[in-house]
Amino acid sequence: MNSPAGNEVNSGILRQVMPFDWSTPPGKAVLWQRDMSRRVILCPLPEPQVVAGIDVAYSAGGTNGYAAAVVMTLPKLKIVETQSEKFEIRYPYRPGLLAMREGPVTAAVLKKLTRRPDVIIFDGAGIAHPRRFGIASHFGVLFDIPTIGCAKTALLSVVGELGPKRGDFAPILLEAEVLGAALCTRPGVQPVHVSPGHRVDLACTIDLVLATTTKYRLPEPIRQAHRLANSLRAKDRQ
DNA sequence: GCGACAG
DNA sequence: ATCTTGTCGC
Repeated sequence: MNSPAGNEVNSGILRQVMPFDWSTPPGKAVLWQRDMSRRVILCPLPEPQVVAGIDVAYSAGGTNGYAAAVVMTLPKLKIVETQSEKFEIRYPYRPGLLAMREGPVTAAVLKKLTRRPDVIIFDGAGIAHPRRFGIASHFGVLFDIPTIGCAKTALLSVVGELGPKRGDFAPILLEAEVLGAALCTRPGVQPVHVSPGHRVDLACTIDLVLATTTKYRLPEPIRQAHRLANSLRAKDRQ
C-alpha cells in the first residue's frame, strides 16, 4: 500500500536481526526483558532525516490488531510512505509486556517498509520501564535501529513538577537513574512520557518529540499512524 | 499485604 | 486498547 509498484513485500529495508518467539510465556518474557535490556545502547542520534511512527488499533473484543506505519521526512514532516498489517491478537495485555501483545503485527508491518527510517517512534515506553525494556527498546534491539518510546500515560511515575511551557519536562526515575521524561509538547495539555528505546539518548529523544510535534499533543508520526490504523479497522468492519 | 500498572 | 454520553470551547 503506497509503495511504488504497489506490491513489494519484504523489501528487506528493515531486517529483524535477532530471532524472538512471540509466544514466550509471561514469566519467561519478563526474564528475557531483564536480560536483553543490557543490549540497549544510549548514544546521540545523528540528525535524523526520516522518521517513522507505529501504532496498533484493535477490533471489538481485541480479536484482531491493525498496525500502521507512517514514514515522514524531517523537518517538513512530509509523508513519504505508509504501510499496514492485520493480525490476530493472541497475547493478553499485561503492564510491562505490551511488546508481547503488539509484537507480531508490529514486526510484520515494519518488514513491509521500503524506506528506511533513521529513527522509529513507538506508542509506549522505551527504557522508562520496570525492566528498562519497553516496546521501543524491544524493537530497537530486534531490528538494530534507533527507536524512542512516547506514551500518553505513565508506566513509571514522574518525579517533581513540570512547567507549563512547550519543552518543559520532569524526570522519570528508576533506582535514582533518569530514564525518561514527562514532556510538555503543547501548553494546556497533558504531557507525554518519553524515553529512549535504543541507539538514542534522552536529550535526542526530547528533541525528536519536539521536532515532530506541531499543533497536536502527540508526535505527527504516531498520530498519523493512529489515524490510519483506526480507518483500516473501520473499513474492515462493514 | 496493598496499590499501581504503556496499550 | 475498546466501550459509551454528554460537555466544554475554539
